[in-house]
This record gives sequence, structure tokens and C-alpha cells, in this order.
Amino acid sequence: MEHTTEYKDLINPEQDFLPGISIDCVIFGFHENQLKVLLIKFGNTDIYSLPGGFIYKEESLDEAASRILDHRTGIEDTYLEQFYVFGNPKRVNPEEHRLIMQKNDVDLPSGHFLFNRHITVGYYALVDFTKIQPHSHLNLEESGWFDIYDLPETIAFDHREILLKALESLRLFLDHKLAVFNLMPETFTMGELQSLYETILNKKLLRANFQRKMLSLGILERLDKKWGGGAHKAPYLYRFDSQKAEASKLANQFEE
Amino acid sequence: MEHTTEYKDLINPEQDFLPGISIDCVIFGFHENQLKVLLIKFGNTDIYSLPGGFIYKEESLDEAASRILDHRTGIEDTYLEQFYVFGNPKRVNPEEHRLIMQKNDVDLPSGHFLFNRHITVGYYALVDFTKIQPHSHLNLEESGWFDIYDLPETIAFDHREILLKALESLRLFLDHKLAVFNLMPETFTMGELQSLYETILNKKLLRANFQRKMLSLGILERLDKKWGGGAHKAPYLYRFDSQKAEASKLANQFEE
DNA sequence: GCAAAAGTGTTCGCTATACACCCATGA
DNA sequence: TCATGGGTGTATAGCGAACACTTTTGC
Repeated sequence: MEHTTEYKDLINPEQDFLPGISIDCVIFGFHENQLKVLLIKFGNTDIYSLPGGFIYKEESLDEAASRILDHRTGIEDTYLEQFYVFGNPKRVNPEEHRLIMQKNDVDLPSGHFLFNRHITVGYYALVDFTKIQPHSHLNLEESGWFDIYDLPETIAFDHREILLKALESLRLFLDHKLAVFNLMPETFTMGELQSLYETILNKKLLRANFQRKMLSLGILERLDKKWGGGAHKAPYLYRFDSQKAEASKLANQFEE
Repeated sequence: MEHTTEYKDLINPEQDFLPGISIDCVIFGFHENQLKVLLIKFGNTDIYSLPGGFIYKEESLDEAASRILDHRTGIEDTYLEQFYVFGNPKRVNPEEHRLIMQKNDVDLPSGHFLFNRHITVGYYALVDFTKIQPHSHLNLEESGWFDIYDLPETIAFDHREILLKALESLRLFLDHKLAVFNLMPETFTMGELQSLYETILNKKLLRANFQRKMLSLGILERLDKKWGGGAHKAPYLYRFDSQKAEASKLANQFEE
């Protein structure tokens, strides 16, 4: 899908989109020992928001979320899951919204569709940070990745709440789903994987026990390759083995 | 809120309700060792559905769900929680819906609002079966409680899927939340509680271990009263102690 | 006394936790 | 050689699974 400017898209959406419903995506990535989230900056402001969009009249919620993600990041076929619906009638302040649009020379009347109450479905995506090419489909000049523990001060609407709820969901499912490996590159060391877990949970784990636990899941392939990195023993590289994971799912009680 | 017939309410809902969004409630109860769910029967058919409704333009999703539950069962202030959003564009067959309405002498045109695509937010409620007074607010003549493992054959739309997803959510949170006690009466024996767990999980548990596990949670008050029931030792009665539960939540990592 | 359900005790094995030890490497 | 990070070993505690034993009650 070709990229067109965001604001134009939004002026007359009611012709194609379901009214009153939107989708907001919390896109997680992991880079330099930080759990990152992708935020969009509104032009001519210091206000950030989650990348979101609307639902075409003939597509499912999951399809819409997937399309929005693709449109914003160029990523297809990644892990994407609904986690909560936000339906507070005051979750978006219409005046705040209108002022933001005005600063981008889009002057819509107060009663415009865009400022009506919207219920939003929260999706979180877990993406391989190394595979994102900024500036590909997305106009990332004004946007970017933020450390989840060091977010910008001004986040629009209820998007900070949505973001924190996504993090909470991620933590809850960390030990129940294998989706977390979508945040890692193709190959990784055990230390890097542990760092991801520690960052998500925001607490230290014991190295020896973490290693045993991960290996005991039987879903990692040890690549026997090594690495000439720093002043220490070379770690093994591992790869997430989706076949082993499939077998493990059947044997145990992993979800989906 | 006064009860009015369902069908009348639905003819011109667009004046007051949010368009394109509905709520469906999976109301769980426990009675005679069965996990029950409340289903509504459409008049002049053998088709059942979940009790549902729409959202007023000024209320939140949670408020709407609570209102719908109250309207249908007369129950207020019970445990109610969103569990999933169903957004498949073909989740409701408009013709099926129209035929059902016709059988109740409500002949709406094909393009009527009611037959438009709706996204529905699933809520599950856990209610104390002994506190429900049938025929109070609800016209239960045509409706009633069904064993979750013995549902009617014909369930409208995607409501069977919604129901099963609710059961799945209930199972997942069984050991993480204390909400399950909302399904029990004020006082109960350990055997009754175990029976509830066994029914939800659909598997047998070991009596001795279940007892220890429950007591070790530190959330049950032993009432020392006994009971003259059958040809066996009299069991203790227990009561769920919400104060102890609150303290336990702080000490451990229970949610909400 | 016997069957049935309830309460308690005990053993076994697994897992989490904590820490100890050795290995490999670059400065 | 020393600091750093990586890999493995081990002792302990706690919990869950499984089963045994005792208690209470109605028939």
C-alpha cells in the first residue's frame, strides 16, 4: 500500500470505515537492552501517540490491525494480538484532538466525525527490531522508538494508559506464550534473551537458573557457532526452533 | 429499570446507542455441580443467544455491561469483566437475524440498522446462582440456565464461539484471580468449592491437595459450624473473607 | 459394622532459588 | 593476571502429586 499523508486520510473516513471504532497498536521492539515502543509524533507539536487506524467495512479486526501495522512499519506476518478494549466516553478530549489537527492546517468543524466518541481496540505487536527499516513505508522523520521506561512527557489521549495495559498483558503472558521470541533477532545469545526477560519484567533474574529454564523448554536450537565479541568466554548462539515449539505446545499446555 | 419487551427496544436503537458496537454477556452460575450459563430464547424459535445489548452514547463499556446485566438478571455489583472482542465481519448472518425477528412479528427492512455489521465486546459475569430470582426483572419464561457442557443445539450467530472463549478465559484466570468465589454462595463446604473447580477445569482434582492449596491461600474463614447432611462426617463451612483476600493480594501478585 | 465423605499425615519427585566453581578471552 | 561474561554443578526449600490413614455419620 502506498503511503499517503496521515491527515488527509482522516478527513473523510466515514465513507469507508466503520464508525465509532478505532484500533491502536502498541508495537514493541527490543534494542540495546531496552524495550522500545513505536510512537508517532504529531506535526508541529511535542505530542506523541500510538499508531492507529480505522477498520474497513469488509475486514475483520485482526485484518485491520495487520494492515495498519504493515502500513506503519512495512512489517507483515508478525505477532499481533488484541489485548483490551478501551471504551471510556471521555478517553479522547475532542478539543485536544482538534487543536492538534489545526496545528497541521487541517481545520475541521467541532462536530466532525473524527471528534466523535470512539471505542478503540488495543493490539500489541512484537517485532524484530533489526528487521524494521525506518523510512520505508512510514514517515518516521517525526516518529520513533522510545524506551518503555522513558516515554515522552506528552502522550495524547489515553494512549499512555493503553501502553501500560499492553505492557501488563505482555508480562502476564510471558511464561504462557512463546510469542516473546518474536522480539528477538534470528539468532541470539542466552544473555541477550535473559536481558529481554529482565527488561520486560523490570527485575533481575539469576543467570544460571534462567539458562536451565529456557533450555528445559526444548524450543531452542544451539547453533554451536560462537562469537568473537568481548573480553570473556564466547557464548553460544541460539535460534528459536518453531518445530520444536510446536511439539512442545502439543505436549504441554501452551496457548495458541 | 423497567422491563420492556426486547424486540421493541431494538427497532430504533440508533437514536440513543453507539452504532456498530454491541455487548454480549456470558453469565456464569454454579448449581447442582454444573457450571451454568444464562441463555435467552428467541420467541417462536428454538434458537438461543447470549443476553446482550447496546451502549448509550454517554456511558462507558463497563457501565453498559453492568446495566445490561442488571436489566437481564436484577443483579447489581457483581463480578463483570471484559474478555475479548469479536470483530469478524461475517460473525452475524443478517438473514438469520431478520428471520428470527420476523417470527416475532417484527418485520424490519433488509437494510435496517440492526442488521448492519456489529462488533461485539464479550463480558463474563460470575454470579451467585442462589441470589438470582428468576422472573424478577427478566422475562425468563423463554430463557434459562444451561449446563455449559450440555448446551442447546441451535445457538444464534457466533455466540457459541463467544461462550467457549469465555470459558477459556475463566480457566486461564482461575489460579490468578480470586473472582471465582463470586460463583459460590455466602458459605460453602470445601467439597462444593472443589466441585466448582473440577467443573470449570473439566477434570478431577485430588481432594487432599485441593484442601491444602485453598487453605494455604489464607483467604477462607472457617466457620466452625457444621452440618447434618448425609451419611458421613460433617464438613466445615467456609466463607470467603474479602479482607484476608485483600491482604493476600498485597502480599502476593494477584491481579486487580 | 459398613459405606461414604471429610480431615489430616507422609512420601516422593520436581522445580525454583541461591550460590559456588570453572572456563575463555581481551586488555 | 585480572576483570568480565559464559557455562555448569550442587545444596536446599517448597510445592504438587499420589496415596494412606483416621474420623464422623446414617443406614
